[in-house]
Amino acid sequence: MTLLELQNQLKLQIRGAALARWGVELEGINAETPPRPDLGDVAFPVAFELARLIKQGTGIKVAPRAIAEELKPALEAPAEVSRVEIAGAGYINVFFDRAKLLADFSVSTLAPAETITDESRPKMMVEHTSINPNKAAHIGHVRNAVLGDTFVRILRAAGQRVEVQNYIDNTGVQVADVVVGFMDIEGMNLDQIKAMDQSLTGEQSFDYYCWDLYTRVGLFYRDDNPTADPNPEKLKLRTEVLHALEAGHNPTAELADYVATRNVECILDTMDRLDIRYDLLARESDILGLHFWDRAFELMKQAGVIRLESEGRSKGCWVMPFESHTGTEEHEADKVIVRSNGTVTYTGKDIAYQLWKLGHLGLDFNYRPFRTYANGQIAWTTSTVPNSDVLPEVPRPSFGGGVTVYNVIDSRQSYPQEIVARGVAALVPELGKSASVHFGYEMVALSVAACDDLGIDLSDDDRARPFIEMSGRKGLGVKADDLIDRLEVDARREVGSRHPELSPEEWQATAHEIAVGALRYFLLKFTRSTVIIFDFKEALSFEGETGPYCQYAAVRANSIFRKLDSQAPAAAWDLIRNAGSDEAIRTKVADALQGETGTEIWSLVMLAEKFDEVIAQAAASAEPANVAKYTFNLARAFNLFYHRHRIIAEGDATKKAVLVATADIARRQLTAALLTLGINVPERM
RNA sequence: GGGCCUGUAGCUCAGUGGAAUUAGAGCGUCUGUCUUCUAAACAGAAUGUCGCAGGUUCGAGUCCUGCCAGGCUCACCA
Repeated sequence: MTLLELQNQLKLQIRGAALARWGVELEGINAETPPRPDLGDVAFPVAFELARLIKQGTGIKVAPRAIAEELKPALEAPAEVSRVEIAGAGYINVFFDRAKLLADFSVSTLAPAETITDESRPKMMVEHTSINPNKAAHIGHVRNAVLGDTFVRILRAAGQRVEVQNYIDNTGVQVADVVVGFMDIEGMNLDQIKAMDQSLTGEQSFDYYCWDLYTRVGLFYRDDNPTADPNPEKLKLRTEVLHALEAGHNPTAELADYVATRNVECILDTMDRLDIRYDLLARESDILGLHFWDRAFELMKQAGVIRLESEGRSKGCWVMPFESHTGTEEHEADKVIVRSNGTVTYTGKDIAYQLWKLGHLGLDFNYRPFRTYANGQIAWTTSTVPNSDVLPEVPRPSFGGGVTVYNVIDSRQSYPQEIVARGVAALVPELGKSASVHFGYEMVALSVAACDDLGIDLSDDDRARPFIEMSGRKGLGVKADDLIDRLEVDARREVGSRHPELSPEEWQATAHEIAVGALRYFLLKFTRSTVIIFDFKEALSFEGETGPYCQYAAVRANSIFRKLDSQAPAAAWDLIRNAGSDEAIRTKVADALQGETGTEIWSLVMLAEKFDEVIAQAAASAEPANVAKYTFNLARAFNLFYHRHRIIAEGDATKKAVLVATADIARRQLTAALLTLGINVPERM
């Protein structure tokens, strides 16, 4: 029996008792952890709520304490419960049979988070990263990818089947701008770009080249004056490129496709460094090429979701009524979906794509493999070329048709996301708005100090602001690969001085794990609604509340088991399990878990066993920071345990068995928690 | 002006309506702990008008209302 199962059983007991005794149907029952472990293992404040419900139902006033007393027998029933105490005004504190439960935990080992592929299971869909493929990724993009990837891991740990998508906007303005840069600033054709790409060394990759070029394009439009308005003549170049991209099958589109694809490859390389991988790259050019929008347009017209305006400021446009902004009557807030010139807006395309994700468009993409990762996983890409033309066709999973779609997009996009969700809900009422979830989060910004550090000039106005927004257009940002490189250099220096016996390859591998741990944890410890004001000192730290701190705790735990006699762990668990049948052993195990010291050891076991519950809650609330905080607390509790108890040297066999079992549970759960955050535990550090 | 979000220690942040004397971490500051299973660690000290004012109830940092301060957003751009 796991802790979660036991808690659910206790809740069932309470629900049953409340129904039998007072005829009250309890909805959700809250289980709490008492403020101190000596007060009990789990507490239920349910008597207070029952008092209110009983009064509502019957008018009779019953004291919470009396209710708690009446619930007590039901909670004492399970074999895992040793006793129940009523405390304070009506708290029900439950104490577990620690010896029995510890034995149970040995068999309830956490199932490894396997990827579920059973196609009959409902599918969750998570779209994240979705970086415009015209430049290198910066730290803000990494927050998106790490949040999305971690949420995917959380859903999988919670037993869900998940498909991961990365949307590639390869026909938008941003790609067009870089194409303008190549053609009109650099004067390059496709062959010259390819040659340049080939000549790039490890120092500068294609996405870095584009990063710089992109900022030059911004200046080029403004005739090299950063504060001036763009020159309309030069903006025409962008418009021409955009038209060429939309039309397809021309040299400009071919050039743009090369540029976008190379940037996608670079960005995927960056994300792969952080153990972030994708099932499908959905490309905008294929959404256009396969006429997804035309189908969606028909559906929307048929359903009466949009209407053609015959007068007013939106005359000639197809709009979707959207009445949430009722502040001023002069501007109705209807959202234009099709412009008066007949072209579709971004929102319109997004509705079509969202319909496909939910399996309600009635059209599908074609697919081909894009890359194979080192672990054998294949990232597919959408295509306009029929699958049957790609012979022999590789077996592929079925894409799309999600039950719930999570779009990981920063909260600046919450307005358009709301419109997409409403549009889809209006078209397919049986789905409802809950099928489309905007997984929003605040941006990563730069502090004034960080800008100084990066050598960025700021205006006095900017200096007065609480933070500086990053901007790809202005080249303002911390590039992801730069930061990872810097973390790896720092970690490698540290590992090198601590473990001179290791080989350079081992240094590098360990430094890499530590760098990933530091970066991922740094981005995950903040809740989604917090703006991260990027600070080099904090991001580069390996001490305190950091990923490496958590990794270190697991490394220390593993080191105990490396040095322990090889038979010891199995022997320890045998002894703990025998406590079930042998009364003498049982008493000794129970003793080891009693008193101040025993309770402290037991509290680590309890915390470790809460992992399932934390995962369930993080999946329901879509808040990866919960798992990060939990992981840190577990690591902290383990470090304290490690400091207080000498496990290998422990002389008493029973005590030693309890310590070994506790350390085993802690390291197993800590490793699982870290893995859910996408952080691996190195051999040594 | 409308919508969404934020305001908790010197700094950066956690905190599902719950505790009988104490609102928590990390960083920073001060003081201790390596001949030990790894000191990337552990222990202790100092630091708080939980933005302000009302309300709801057995109980409010948490819920409601109003106010103050800050951020994002509200195109036929993408």
